[in-house]
Amino acid sequence: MWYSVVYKAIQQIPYGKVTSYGHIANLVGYPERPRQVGLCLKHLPDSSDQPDSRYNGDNVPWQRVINSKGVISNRGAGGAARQETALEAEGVEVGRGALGERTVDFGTYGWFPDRLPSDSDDEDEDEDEE
DNA sequence: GACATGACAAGGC
DNA sequence: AGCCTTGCCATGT
Repeated sequence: MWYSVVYKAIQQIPYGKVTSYGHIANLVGYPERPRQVGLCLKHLPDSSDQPDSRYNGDNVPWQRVINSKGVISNRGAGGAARQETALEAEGVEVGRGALGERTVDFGTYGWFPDRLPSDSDDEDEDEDEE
């Protein structure tokens, strides 16, 4: 499924690095669909909610995915704060915008490869793609 | 099954 | 340079 590809792409993000939704969309082959990338994270099951799911908030570093402005989206549930904590735990310096938004310096922690490092090679995982 | 929504991004004004 | 509109496709009601 499309989501699975996105999750895999996100899992390619190295520790202590962050990238944008748009770039993820680019890596998965759908540069015109950054929204769906965000949806993936939104629909991302919690490790405690869907422990049987291959992809959940426990094995997918959704925290390393922020918007193109380098700002952590404010989903209104204080989730941004949780994301900030997760990022700082990885050594990522999370700053504060004028409005109090959590910002990350792409110039320092930005991760923008031309393509998925592991996608170019053979992935012998039990994926259920096309 | 159809309509509305959604953690975004880019173009236009 | 900033704000508003459009594009997108899977998930949910």
